[in-house]
Amino acid sequence: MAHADFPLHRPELLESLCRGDMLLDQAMSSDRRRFRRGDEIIQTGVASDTVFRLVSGWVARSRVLQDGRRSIIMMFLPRDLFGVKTFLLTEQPDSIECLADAVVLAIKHDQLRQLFETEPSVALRIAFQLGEDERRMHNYIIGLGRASAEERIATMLIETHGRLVKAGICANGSYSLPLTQQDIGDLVGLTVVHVNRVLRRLNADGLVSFTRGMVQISDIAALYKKAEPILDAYERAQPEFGGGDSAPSHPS
Amino acid sequence: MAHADFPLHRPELLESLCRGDMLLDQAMSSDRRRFRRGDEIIQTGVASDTVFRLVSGWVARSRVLQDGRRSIIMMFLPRDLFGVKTFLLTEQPDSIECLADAVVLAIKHDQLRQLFETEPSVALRIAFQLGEDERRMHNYIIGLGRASAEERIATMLIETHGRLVKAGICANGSYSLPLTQQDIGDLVGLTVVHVNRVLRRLNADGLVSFTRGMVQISDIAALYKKAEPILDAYERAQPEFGGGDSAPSHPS
DNA sequence: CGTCGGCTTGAGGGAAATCAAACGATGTGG
DNA sequence: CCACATCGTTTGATTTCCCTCAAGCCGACG
Repeated sequence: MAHADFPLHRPELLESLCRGDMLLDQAMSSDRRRFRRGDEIIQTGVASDTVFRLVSGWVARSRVLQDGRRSIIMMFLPRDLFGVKTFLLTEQPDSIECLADAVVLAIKHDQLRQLFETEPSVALRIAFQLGEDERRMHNYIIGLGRASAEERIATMLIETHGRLVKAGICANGSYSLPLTQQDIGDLVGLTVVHVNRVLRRLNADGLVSFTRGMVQISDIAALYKKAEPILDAYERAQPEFGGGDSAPSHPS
Repeated sequence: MAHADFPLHRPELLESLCRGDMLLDQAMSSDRRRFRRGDEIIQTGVASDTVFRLVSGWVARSRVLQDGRRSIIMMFLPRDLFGVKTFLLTEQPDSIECLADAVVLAIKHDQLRQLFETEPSVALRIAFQLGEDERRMHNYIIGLGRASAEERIATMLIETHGRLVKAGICANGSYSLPLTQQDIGDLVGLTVVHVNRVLRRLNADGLVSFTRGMVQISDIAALYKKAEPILDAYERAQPEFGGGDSAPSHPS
């Protein structure tokens, strides 16, 4: 794994971070599990003693209210750790749900605790994950609280793109996003109907096409412009417009 | 400080948690600072090497977008730690702002790191803070994404009440909330005008009165009922209706 | 071939935003 | 002490963004 996977954060920690990442991978490699769309990896209200790492597929933290309203709190992408919160909370307020067939690695709490007591770099890797999750959540809160439907969807598409590029999964502005429009609505706080209309409009305007779980960003500059007010400094610093094929350049 | 301050989380950690809390207090007690409404304790885009603990007053994490839209990401209440994220991120995406005159304790990164390398209980206390922040943010995301204006405001009032009761600052359903209605709007993702209307309606219906920075919950059961769908299991488990004056009873 | 889940589109309604203005407190300077 | 400015609250009128309801469509699958 390249150093570039953890960009822009306190550079003096980078080496340790990568080491922790690797050690964690090793320690988890023996417990590999598969899930299918719809599976609950961690259930609401049930205690869990396991921490996971996504290898491939799509997994999200979500909650369904009594009256059926559903909310996707955050998406996990390959290489992300999830379920770390189970360390502190006995009862999980929300569930971790599989949105598209996924492969994950798993490790038990006690084993993990042992590991990071002897290996500070593993603790750092976990702290880094928590920090990233937190940063992203701050952005979601701002988006949900203050952004229009169009801004939310544009932001979601740009943010996902950026994360996938970092993870080395996406190249030329096109990526697989195997969510239903309902899922997207639950993620950005809109109804399916409205998600569809916005998506359709973006498509008509030649910015993005989204069909059959595939996103194709045609005009990333224009899409980026819509998302920009909602992005934070870290997301602005790295829009590798189109991925590895051309030299990344900083906007603004 | 009582054990009851960290309720409901993995009980086997409680003792260590309290110890960490106390040690942290000791270590920070030498650097005490004051801020006034409007001060920026941590500025957007500026590196910080300090972690804070709120003693009294009101402090929030907030961000202002280029076009002036403002968003309050989360509120800190007395005893909370904040600025922990500066450990990992060099550049702060948002600012920590003082909303009502506050007293805080401060500690430098290197000193804190030293402390929790020798004292695991301090690391635990910090992890606990991060976990609590995260849990609360999940709830905000759900509220912002899926709740009506009334639900958001009711939830905010109930949540704040619950936290203040836990901190021992609030007794009989009445507490000081020295925010402007604009602040509240930025916190729950509404405009001032609409916040005012909802507040007014809740008041007319005899649920809450909010005047001059004082909240008086008159009908906590009814208010709770409005907030309930948005609360998580932890917040539901501890509505000490009205505090010490009457026997606390569980709703529903 | 029929059913089902997800997408698409239209029509209409409603919750919250926007625009606008008045009001009340608080503070400040003449 | 009063005139005046400022800041926050309150209320009304109007607009708009998004939701709700409803129905048709398409592709996947048994």
